[in-house]
Amino acid sequence: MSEEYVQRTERPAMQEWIEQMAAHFEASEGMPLIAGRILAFLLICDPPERTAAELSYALAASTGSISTNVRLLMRLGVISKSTRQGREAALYKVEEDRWPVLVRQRMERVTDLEELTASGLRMFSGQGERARRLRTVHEFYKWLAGEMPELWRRWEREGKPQLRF
Amino acid sequence: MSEEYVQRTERPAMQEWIEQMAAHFEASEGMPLIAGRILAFLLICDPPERTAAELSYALAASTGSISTNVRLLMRLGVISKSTRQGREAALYKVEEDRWPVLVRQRMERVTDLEELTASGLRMFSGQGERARRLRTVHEFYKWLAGEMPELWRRWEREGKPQLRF
DNA sequence: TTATCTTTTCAGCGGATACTGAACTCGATC
DNA sequence: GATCGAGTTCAGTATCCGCTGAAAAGATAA
Repeated sequence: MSEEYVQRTERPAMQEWIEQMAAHFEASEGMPLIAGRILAFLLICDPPERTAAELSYALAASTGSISTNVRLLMRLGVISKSTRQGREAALYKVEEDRWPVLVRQRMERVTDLEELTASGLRMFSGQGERARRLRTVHEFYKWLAGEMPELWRRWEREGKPQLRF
Repeated sequence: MSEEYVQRTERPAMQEWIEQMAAHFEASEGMPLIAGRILAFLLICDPPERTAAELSYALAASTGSISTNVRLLMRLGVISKSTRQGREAALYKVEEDRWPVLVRQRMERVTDLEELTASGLRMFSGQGERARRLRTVHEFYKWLAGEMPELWRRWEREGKPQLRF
């Protein structure tokens, strides 16, 4: 734990950017602030691989928090750990290619409602006003859920940057 | 506050369905449980319009909670209030047609990250490893944000159930 | 084994927030 | 004006959860 650890987060602008990223993930994914900070930091730090102790120092977070949140992010698949022989600490780095998968999963959680509305229709409906409201909502989710596979196919085919030479 | 209020939520199956809906909105939108319950109940209750007192009774929630959450849902535009002359209480009903708008807004909040990653690229990058990771993520969000308008146009044109005669 | 460094676990603290219940405001009727 | 019901506000409570710090566990080298 010495000077070579790089100043806390280099420049204030970088700190601020990291805080904004973390705030976004907290608000929009319910992710703990520290997890968001780790993610943001690993996206832009140089060199790209960092030990838990370095993260702890750079982000001013306890070792316990780093441990917890690093495992959360690994479970999501968005960072990875590489171990080294000897006493050396493991290195973490961001797996930026996994990002689309995460967003995809997040979006598909929304369309989970398709099932619930379907079961509701089975239970309460038949026809009539009662079913009408529920069916309106259900048909939207059904449509949206149907669009998802194509959307992600397009990402694979067209969106995803191809290898360029 | 008498018997004609309809039993708390008619049948246990209905209660359970409402709880599942509420749980979904809590987990996936961060919505208070009571707000989710109101929304679910108004989707399937018969008759479709209810007073605050009726909601309070049917969902076993305090008048204060109903007041707070009904206003939250109105702000989102997903329920509406109709007032009546005299001492009669206002009636609330679900605006099921607004549902797609809500989901859309939710999804577009995700693509807000496009701006943040763009500003990050401007600050830290140029070229090099550092920028590479960030650019990968940025390009995904850029692509996704670009897909959204078409997606919702398709909903308007093809998905949305047309008037049928 | 002992020593050293890394990582996880966990009790406890602090902050945030959903919910209640009661007081209060507002409107309408008499 | 006085009264009554509907609706809002708010202080207080309970609960949840992120975070810390310290202790325990794990891993490697001497």
